[in-house]
Amino acid sequence: MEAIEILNQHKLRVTNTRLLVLNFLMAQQKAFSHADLEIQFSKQINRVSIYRVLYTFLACKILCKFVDSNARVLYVFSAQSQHQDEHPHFKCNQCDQVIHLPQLPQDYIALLKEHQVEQLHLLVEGVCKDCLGEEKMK
Amino acid sequence: MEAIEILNQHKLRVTNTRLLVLNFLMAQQKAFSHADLEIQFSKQINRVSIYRVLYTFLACKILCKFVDSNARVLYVFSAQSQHQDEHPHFKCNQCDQVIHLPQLPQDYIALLKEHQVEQLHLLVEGVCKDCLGEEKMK
DNA sequence: AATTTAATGCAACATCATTGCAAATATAGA
DNA sequence: TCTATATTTGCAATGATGTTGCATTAAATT
Repeated sequence: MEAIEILNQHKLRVTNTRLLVLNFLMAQQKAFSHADLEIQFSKQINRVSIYRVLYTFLACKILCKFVDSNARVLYVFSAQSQHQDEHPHFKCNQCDQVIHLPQLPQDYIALLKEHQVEQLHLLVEGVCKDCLGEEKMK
Repeated sequence: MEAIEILNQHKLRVTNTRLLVLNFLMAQQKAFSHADLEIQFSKQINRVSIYRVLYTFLACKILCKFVDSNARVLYVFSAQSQHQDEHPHFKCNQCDQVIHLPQLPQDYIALLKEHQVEQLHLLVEGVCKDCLGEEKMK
């Protein structure tokens, strides 16, 4: 799907800023921080606008947001409506690729049955299949 | 165990600053951000010193550090050496109590077998047993 | 008590995030 | 296609958060 279609689908105005950011994020399965995007678009978009575009996309669930182990907030495109709620992510430490993971098994959550679970944030970091493959090639 | 013993055990100098912070954190099973502690000790300890005390305690594993869903870095006392490595936490949204959880089951991690898992960060948020109990009392 | 070594406070700075407002731009309707 | 309206953007200012260097103070060792 095209970026412009996605904006229309969510009844968002089609602006240059939004197209730039969305096309960029759609082009790769990587997660970016605000700082990353700020550098990427330093000549074209104001920092504050980037914050606002991210905020808007997040509200529409065009993007997923998660926090890495260094408390960096990362944004990644999520082929929309596919991932409704908060879900686990795998992030490759080498290529920064992000993979959306299935929910945790119920029997683990059942361990917590005395408590009422509201949210569950899981981030797995490591080396992805592709990068492992490349290492073997060498 | 007393705060002073813990400091000795880790060959850390026993200073007023460290005793204040450690006693405070040991007295309750809650997680605090740097900002929380800064407010708590605003009259007694310099902000920078709080950063440095936290850094030192973390290196000794006297504290656990984790990041919540709002990218706030939280510190919680951990009866030491009990929790060697990174492990999941449950944080109560009502009383802020933090409970240290067991590691994830291997069969979930096995799901990721194509990838090489290096770190795994899990934070569960919800309402703890105690707070649920109190609600029923009303 | 004197010496050595480490910790603290302070000031300055760097980074990251938010807000209000005026100017620019996208959309809807004539 | 032009105009009116509502939204988005850029800019400036501010606030929050985190880091560093250095002089001073305090803890441990002898």
